[in-house]
Parts: sequence; structure tokens; C-alpha cells
Amino acid sequence: MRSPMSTLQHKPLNHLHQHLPFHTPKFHSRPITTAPPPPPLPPPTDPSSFASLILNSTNPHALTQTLHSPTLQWTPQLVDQIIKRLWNHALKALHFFNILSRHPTYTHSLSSFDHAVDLAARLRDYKTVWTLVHRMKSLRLGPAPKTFAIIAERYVSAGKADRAVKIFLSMHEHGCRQSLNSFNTILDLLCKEKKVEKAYNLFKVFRGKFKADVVTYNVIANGWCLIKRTNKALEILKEMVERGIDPNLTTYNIILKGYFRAGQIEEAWRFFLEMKKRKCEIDVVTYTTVVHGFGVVGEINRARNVFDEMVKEGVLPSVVTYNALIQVLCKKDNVENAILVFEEMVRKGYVPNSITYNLVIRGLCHAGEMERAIGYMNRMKDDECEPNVQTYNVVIRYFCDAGEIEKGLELFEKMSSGDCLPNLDTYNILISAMFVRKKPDDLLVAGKLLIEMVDRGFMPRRFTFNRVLNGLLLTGNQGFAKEILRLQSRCGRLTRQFKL
DNA sequence: CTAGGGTTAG
Repeated sequence: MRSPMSTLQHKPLNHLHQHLPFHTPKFHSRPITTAPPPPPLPPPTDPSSFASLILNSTNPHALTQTLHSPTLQWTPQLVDQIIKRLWNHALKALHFFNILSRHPTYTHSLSSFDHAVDLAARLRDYKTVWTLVHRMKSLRLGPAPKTFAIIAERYVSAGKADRAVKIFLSMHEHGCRQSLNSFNTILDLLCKEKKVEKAYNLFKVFRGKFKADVVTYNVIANGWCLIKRTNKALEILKEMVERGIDPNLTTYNIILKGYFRAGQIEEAWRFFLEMKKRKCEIDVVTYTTVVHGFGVVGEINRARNVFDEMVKEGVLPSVVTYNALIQVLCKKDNVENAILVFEEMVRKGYVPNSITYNLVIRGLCHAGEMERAIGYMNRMKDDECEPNVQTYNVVIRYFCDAGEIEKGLELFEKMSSGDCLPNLDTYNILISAMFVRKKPDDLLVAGKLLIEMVDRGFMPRRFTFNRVLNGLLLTGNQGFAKEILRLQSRCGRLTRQFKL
């Protein structure tokens, strides 16, 4: 699992699955996913059929033959769509990428390479990451600045911020020019991962060399706001003025949001009034920030007043503005009022997006209205947004909380077989649910889920392992517990090996 | 993926 690309060049990735008991259901009474039928021929043409074909394939040679079939016309768009569908099954996705890498005539695009790099980096398989980068270079496709942003982001989120900085500082040696943009990007990545001190130090060292601009300063100010240090953000504001860089509306919106985030509600309100007084041409982002900011602290009336004011001032709300209002109504007011706003936005011709739907669905679930929540879930298709993994996670969670674990599992099986693969959260939600009924069979399912999640490239927390292990031992499943223990030590070896 | 507003957890 560590190095799918480098070690399995001539071997099927699938052999990794063979020593897992996933396809041999001896430890559980009911299978979590149904056994797939043999892949149909001729080959499919749409992304979701390809995805199922790849997911269900147990014979890598046959799969390669199918995907190399001369009747197939591969395009970068199709390849990217298939990778996206396999995103939550990283090994399968990389396997697919790998098969097409050996295609006699087709050559991967830059964006497919970037996706593959992202997947390998998520698996913390850095060896594969750099193999891919070198392959991109020899094909003269890249690496592009975006490639480095992806790599740096994964290093930062794996707790290797210093390594990310090093990579940025040496990216020109990998054939990718440094620029002010890439400088701003690395600073932003560090800030978004809350490594603001580190970002600020890097900023101080290199702001001269890269000629820091208003974006650079905004990134740093936003970083301080993200960790609720509004005063530091104000210092940045002062500093940029001193250095002759004019703050723009984005700067002020960042500070405004920073006040709300830090719970400085009245400071936020005064700042907002000041922005209006100074004629700063406040925009839909400003208003959305204030509506949301008031709402999350329960000031629903003030939130609604600002919403009405923006319409009066001729600033059109966006779907995001509606989402902000709907969210706070669900949380601090009443789902029914949120639904009124939802129906109102639809009447006005706005098209709700998946976030809008997920907010309403969550609100309904929270109010115990599971049936109505499912109704909105089915309605998503009408607005060209299928239920996504977040949608499923919300509904599964609430079914389980309500003790309807079978219904949660049913939805899970639907996603596993369909075109919305479960992610880390899905597995965590379901595994936790397997402990509420105190049924021994549930623990077998929990163990199977644990194996499946590792199989799909997700790393369970130590807590999850221990919980499942204890449960299995207490219910007399020593054999299965042993197997889980072996799995854990395999995972442990992997993480330790990767701590450089 | 050069910056600002909207899903998410006890």
C-alpha cells in the first residue's frame, strides 16, 4: 500500500486486497457491499460506469485489456471525471491512473497528473509523489505551480510544514519558477492550516524578494483572524499602509470577519458602520459576513435586518448569502423558518446548491423530521446536484443517533455500490454507531468497516482501533481481534516509516 | 491553487 506506483509497476495493485478478508465474509452475517457481477462487455462510455467497472474488477489483466481496448477514445476530461468518482478509494484511483499510463497511445494530461499526485500525497506515499513529478517533467507537462501547491498542502496537513516550506523554496530546482503568486500560495496554505507564526516569519524574510503585494498582506491578516488574533491583523493593516500598499475591500472584509470569528460582535458592528461611512462600496461578501456573524451568536433579528438592508441598498444576495441565513435560522431559530427562506429563494429564481440542501436536510434531521429530510434529499436531483458524501453522512448520522442503524447501513450500502463513495467521516460515523446497541454482531460489522476503510486508504485513529479491539475481545471474537491487531500494526509501521 | 462570505463533529 505504501508505494503503489513504484513497487507495483508490473504487478496488479489488487493483490493488496487479497490478503484482507474483505471479500470473504466469514466474520459477519451480512455483507456490507454486495458481491459484484462480472464486468460487462463491451466497455462503458460514461464516467460512473467506468468507475463501477474499476471498483468491481478483481482481475487486473482483464481490466487493463478492457481499458486499453482500441475502440475506447480516452480524453483528459473523462479520465479526470473517473478519478473524481474514485476519489475516496485512492488505491483504485491510482490503479486506474497507472493502467492508463501504460496505454499504447493515450498520454495523461497535466490535471490528471495533479490528481494522481494529490491522491498519492493523501496516502502519504511521497515516493510515488516524486516519481510522478519526475514523470511529468520528462513528459514536459509540468510540474506546474498548482502541482507544488498540492504537494505543499498535503505536507502541511500531514504536520510537515517545514518540509512544505523547503519544497517551495526549492521548486525552481524541480523545473517550476517561483513567483509572487507561489509565495502568496505557500503563505496561504500555512495560514489555512493555522501555522500563522510560521507564515508570518516566512513573510518577513521574503517580502522584499517577492515584492509582497496587497494579496500577500491580506493572506497574513486573514491568517491572524483565523486564529482569532484580530489585533495582529490590525497591525498588518497598519503595516501595509505604512509600506504604501493600499488596503482594498477584501482587506476590510477579512478584518470584519475576524471580529465576528473572535466573538467581538460590537467591534464588528462598529467596523461595519465605519466601512459604510467611509463609502467603501461594501459588497455582497460584506453583507453575508455580517448576516452570518450575527446569526451564529443568535442575533437573528439583527441578521435579518442586515439582510433586508442589503436588498434595499441594491446589493443582490447570492446563494451564499441565502445559505448563511438558512444555516443560522436552522441553528439558532427554527427549521421551519429556514425552509420558508429556502422556498423564498427558489421563488425568486435562485438555484439552491448542495450546501443549501445539506443545511436544510441537517436542520430537518435535527428536528427529528427524517422523512422530510429524505424528501429534500430526493429533490436535489431536480437542481442538478446529486446528494454528495456530506448529505449521506448527515442522514446516516441522524438515523444512527435515532437508533435506526439498519437504515443507516442501508444508505451506506447504497453509496458503496453507487457513485458516491464513503469518506473518512462516513466510516467514523458508522463505526461509532456499531457500539450503541451492544449487539455482538454489530462489532463484527465494525471490524469489517475498519478493514474496509484501511483498504480504501483512510487511516483510522488509534482510538477507533482500540474501541473495536476491545469490543471484539469482550464479545469473544479473539480471532477477528487478532486480525484487526495485525492491521493496526501494519498501519502503525506505515505511519512511523513516513515520519521523516 | 494569488486574497474575503456559505456544509462538518461534541
